[in-house]
Amino acid sequence: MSSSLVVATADPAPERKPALRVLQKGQQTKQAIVQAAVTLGTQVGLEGLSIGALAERMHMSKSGVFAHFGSREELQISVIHEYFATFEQEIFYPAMQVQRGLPRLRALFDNWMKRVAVELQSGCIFISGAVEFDDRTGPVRDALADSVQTWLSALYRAVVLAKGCGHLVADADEQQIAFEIHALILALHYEARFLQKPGSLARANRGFDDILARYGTPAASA
Amino acid sequence: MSSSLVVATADPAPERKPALRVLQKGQQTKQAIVQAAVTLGTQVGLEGLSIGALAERMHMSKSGVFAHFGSREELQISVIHEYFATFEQEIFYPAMQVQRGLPRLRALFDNWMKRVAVELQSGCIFISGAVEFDDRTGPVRDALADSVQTWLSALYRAVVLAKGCGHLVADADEQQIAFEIHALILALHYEARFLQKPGSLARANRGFDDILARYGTPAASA
DNA sequence: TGCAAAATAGCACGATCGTTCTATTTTCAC
DNA sequence: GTGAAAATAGAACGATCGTGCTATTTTGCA
Repeated sequence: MSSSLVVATADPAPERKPALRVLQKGQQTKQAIVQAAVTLGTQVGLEGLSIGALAERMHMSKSGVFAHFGSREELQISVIHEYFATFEQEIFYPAMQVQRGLPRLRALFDNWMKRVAVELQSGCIFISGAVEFDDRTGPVRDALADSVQTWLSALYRAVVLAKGCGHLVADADEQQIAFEIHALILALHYEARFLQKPGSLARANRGFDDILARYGTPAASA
Repeated sequence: MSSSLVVATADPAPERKPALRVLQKGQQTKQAIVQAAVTLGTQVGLEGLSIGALAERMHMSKSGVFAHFGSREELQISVIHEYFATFEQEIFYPAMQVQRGLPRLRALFDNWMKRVAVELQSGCIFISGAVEFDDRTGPVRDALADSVQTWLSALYRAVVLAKGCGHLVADADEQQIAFEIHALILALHYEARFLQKPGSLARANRGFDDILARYGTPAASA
């Protein structure tokens, strides 16, 4: 993104100063707006997110907020990317520090559960967004589907790795396992957040333990 | 609702004819409106359902449609009740014809899966509604939560019955089993409808078979 | 067949939405 | 400090929403 010398000299437009000037204030408030939009979006969904409500929360004018994005769709996409980034930060990266195989898979799930426990009060954009955009097309849907797909692929890779380490039995179906883990999270969201049924958190955890009990090898002592 | 004699004489207002007249045409078009509203609602959600769009589809005026319900909330509640009724008709009642225990539980799941396969093109109000109303209050949320709760209770009862018949092992946790079955359906919706991932239907079916393999008793030969 | 009541249409209202246009203010390199 | 560019505000637009009010049409019993 920034200025490697080689790339700079190769550029057709040789670095006009005003166009490339680094503008602190603008990007700074834009980032603040996106943060607020994520908070608001987790509560009301990407479709419920309105520029007016966002402006009020930011103590800004509608047009002041709007100018940073140029369209509502661009705002929604920014929210998706920001939400995905915190997802990586809180769940994925910490789990990558744990040793490969079953421990990492378990860390991935535990971090995910920790985040879901918070989202039971606020909401999850990946879940509400899936419902809002499941029969629509366009850049917002694409951004959302890409983010979710990336995350689920990371989960799938962790399962594959666990099997590769010999922590899961040889005939374990990695796609099936990833599917069932995803299923547990979705049911937890539904039953705890919407139906407010107690015991859901424990059931999701127990479901995960059952999966490991079914597919785990005796080498699960490391 | 209708005229038990005892109740009629106990009524303070003794049956004025015009008030109690049976009006065919009105209820008939109202029913047609609700049907169209369910079709529209499965696509755009209960919140996306607008009286204007519904009127256009019915070739009626907005106020003509509106007059049948008195408020949008009442329309949404009517949609929920109608949707629940078809749910009963297609899934619950047919399964009740099957003998108790594991066969009935399997019929319940199979019928559910059959319906979901259709909903992969249209959508499910119980799933989209849960996302739209999970942090709201009011009569619409209550109607929705009641319907879902009723349906999930029916599923739970089928599991309890299966265990009572000796078709499931004695230490089987019925709530856990119901939770995991629900989870499979939700993941199927998510991965097939939103992500359009192939093989999801088979994974949901396999997940159910795995549950039965885990908790089923040898008495599963009947 | 007439007539009250029900069903429907037409219109208008206030509110909210995303967006555009034009000031005005603020920022920041020189 | 000055001045250009960026950031923000303010007002207005067309559209859509739910809803209320007032005709007008349609229904269905007498």
